[in-house]
Amino acid sequence: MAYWLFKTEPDVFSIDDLRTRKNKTEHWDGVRNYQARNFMRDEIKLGDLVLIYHSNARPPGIAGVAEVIKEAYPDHTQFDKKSKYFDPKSTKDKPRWFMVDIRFKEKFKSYISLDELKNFPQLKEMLILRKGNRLSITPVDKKHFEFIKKHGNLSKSSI
DNA sequence: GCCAACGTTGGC
DNA sequence: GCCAACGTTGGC
Repeated sequence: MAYWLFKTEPDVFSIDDLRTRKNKTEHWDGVRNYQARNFMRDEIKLGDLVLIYHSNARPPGIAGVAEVIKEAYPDHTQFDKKSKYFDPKSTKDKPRWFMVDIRFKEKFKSYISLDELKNFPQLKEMLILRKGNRLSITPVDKKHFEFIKKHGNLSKSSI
């Protein structure tokens, strides 16, 4: 089993949106970056766990955990002319973009802001903390995932 | 809103 | 295949 971090803008789609979706499930469409696409298509497996990161938020940070419940399949929005994710160069025979489905697992009792993440020496190797990292999907080390999950489930008053 | 740090596109 | 121009991301 592997661990990942997915970025999302909470104004567009937040962890609460995921939690309140039917079956607490959503397909992760709209990824239009080849490196992120390759992670989804080739490496993200059923049962993998995903940190949900709120970007362009105040403050940005990690909000909780989701689980992969369906492996890569073609992202339908690439064929939809009305979608902002429409890709005229993609064909149904050879789809260019893929998505996975995830299900809400938990929302952290204490949201972990980017500032806090930066202050943990244990996390300094995390890809998300590297300068200029814009990848919307990144692999996460097991030790980092477990540290974050543990921290996220401390109650606010104990921090 | 600014802008650094990317990633992509397209002319050559 | 190079690289300038352009577009996007995302923290601040």
